[in-house]
Amino acid sequence: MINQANLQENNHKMLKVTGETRVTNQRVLILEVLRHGQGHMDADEVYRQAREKYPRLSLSTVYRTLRLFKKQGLIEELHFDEAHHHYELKPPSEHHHLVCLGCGKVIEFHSPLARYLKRNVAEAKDFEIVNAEVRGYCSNCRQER
Amino acid sequence: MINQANLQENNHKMLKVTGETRVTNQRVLILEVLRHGQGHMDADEVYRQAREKYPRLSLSTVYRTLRLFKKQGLIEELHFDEAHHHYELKPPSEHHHLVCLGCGKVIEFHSPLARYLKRNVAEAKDFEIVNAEVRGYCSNCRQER
DNA sequence: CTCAGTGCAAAAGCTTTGCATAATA
DNA sequence: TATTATGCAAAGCTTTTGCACTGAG
Repeated sequence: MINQANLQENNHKMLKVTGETRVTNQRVLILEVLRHGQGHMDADEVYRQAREKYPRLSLSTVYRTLRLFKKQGLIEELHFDEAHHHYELKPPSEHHHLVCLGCGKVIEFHSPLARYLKRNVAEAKDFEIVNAEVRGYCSNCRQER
Repeated sequence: MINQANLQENNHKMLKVTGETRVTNQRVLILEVLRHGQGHMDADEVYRQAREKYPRLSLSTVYRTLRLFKKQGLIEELHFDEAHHHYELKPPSEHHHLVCLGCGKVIEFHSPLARYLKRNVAEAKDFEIVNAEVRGYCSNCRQER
C-alpha cells in the first residue's frame, strides 16, 4: 500500500541520511523520478519527467542534483555507447569476484558489470547474468614471479 | 629494425585492406599516432599529436577519421569515467566466456573487459587480469524454467 | 578527370557556472 | 536569519555539419 505521502517520506529520509545538505522539493522529486525510472536515464530524461510534476524545475538543478547524488553514492554514473551520462539508483548489490591464479585469494568487488556486458557485448544480450569470476594475478603474486 | 618508411608502408596496407575508401596522408598519420599512443587517447590528444607532424590537419578530420576507423573495426571506442570518447587500436584479442549454469554451454565473447574493470573497479586496479568467466543462464535454459 | 576527403567556420549537443533570488534549517 | 539551493541566461566543451577546395585513384 504505497501512497504519495509515504514515498515522499521515504525519499526525504534517504536524502536526510545521506549528508549535511538540505532536503529540497527538487531533490525529493528528482530522487522519486530516479526511483520510478527503468534505470539508465540521462539528465534530460530526468528533467522532462520531473518537470511534469514541477514545471519550474531547471535543467541546471537536475545536473547539480545528479552530481550531488553521485557524490553521495546514491546513484551510479554509467558510460555506455552514448556520449552523455546515464544515471540510475544503485542496485542493492551486484558483486563479483577477482580470483588470483597464484594464491587463490578471492577479492569481492562491486560493479554494474551485468549492465555493462549487456550493453556492450552482443553475446551477453540474451544472457541472464548471475555473477562473474575474473581471474588473474594479485600484486603479491606478481611480485614473486 | 623499424624505420619511418616501413611504418608508413604498414599503415598504408592496414588502411588499404580495410575498405574501399581512399588512403590519405591524414589517415595514415592518424593511424600512426594511434599505434604509437599508450591507448585510450581522446580525439583532441590524437589531434595535437598529429598536428606536430602535419599542422594543417583539422580537428574535424580527426573526428571523421576516428569514426571511420571505428566503423571499419580498426579501433575501439571506449567509455570510462569521462564524458568524451576514447580510442585505441584493437588488441589482438581479449576474450572471455559466458558459461550457462543450466546447460554448461560456453559462449566466447570479446570485450575490453580488463580495461573496464581497471578503470572502474578499485579492487581490480592492482590486479593483472587474465580472463573472466561470466555465469548465468542462456535463453534456452531460461525458457525451460 | 571525378568524386571522396579536407579545412574552415559555424552550429549543435550536453554540461557547467555566475549571479541575484528563494527557501531550508 | 544565515546560508544553501535554485532559476535563468550565458559560457564552455566536445562533436557534427555545410560548403567550397584539394588531392587520390
